[in-house]
Amino acid sequence: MTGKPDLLPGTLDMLILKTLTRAAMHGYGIALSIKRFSDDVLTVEEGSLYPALQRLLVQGWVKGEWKTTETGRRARYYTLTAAGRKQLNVELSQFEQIITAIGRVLRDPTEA
Amino acid sequence: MTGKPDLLPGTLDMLILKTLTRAAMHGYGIALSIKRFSDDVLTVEEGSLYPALQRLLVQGWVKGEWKTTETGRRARYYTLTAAGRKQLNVELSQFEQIITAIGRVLRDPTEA
DNA sequence: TCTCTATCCATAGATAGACTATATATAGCC
DNA sequence: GGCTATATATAGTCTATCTATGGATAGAGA
Repeated sequence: MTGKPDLLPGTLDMLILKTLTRAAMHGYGIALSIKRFSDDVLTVEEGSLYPALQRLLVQGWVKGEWKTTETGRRARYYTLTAAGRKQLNVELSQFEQIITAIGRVLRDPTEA
Repeated sequence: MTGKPDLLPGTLDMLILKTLTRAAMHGYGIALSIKRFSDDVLTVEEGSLYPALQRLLVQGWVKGEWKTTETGRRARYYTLTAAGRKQLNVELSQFEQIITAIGRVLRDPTEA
């Protein structure tokens, strides 16, 4: 059962960075947020999420702090850095450009 | 220089199938068509194209015939099968669903 | 008390799909 | 004769995703 991916490969970093513009969050919260904002269409698996967060940390696009949640658990809260905000804008515009280009290929010239 | 991919991973099969709804084409022509329709934003590398066409052949979504081009070269012309047309519709609707979902995540609730 | 679900983190290994690089061959132009 | 464009194809690499697994704790319900 090699099911289809739960999201479009190449878009995860962008989704995480965007999510962190709303609020500082821990990993689990980021995954829930993406799932809910997307009406359950996009699911971020743990095996994708934590490696992605490591990448973002290494590249300096987010920073992480260990804190305690409201319910008394330990969790690592991530916040966007200035570089991360910049990177998000780069990825957003690249994404838009590619989606627009795909749209041109998919648009059937026979209609309209 | 590990540059970003020239297209969104996971969309190549869909782009090829869509391109073949316009006309039967050989591989090189498919790559040119996608490049031109996308205003040079999307580039299909040979190392991506030919393996993709093999996959599509194996799955029965396209069939191929060796013919001679107008300029006297040998080339393999691909046409969509009925199953391929069906598959294209499946991929189109999945793609639209995912893009819509990503749009919801990217949309900033503070605006509008 | 016991068990189950939800919350939280993280890594190892498999897989898929794209990439680079290379090989082959020919038509047409300068 | 050499360069570019046309045309196909494979080998090997890389990256990002997936599945599977491991750990730990809070809170609810039986």
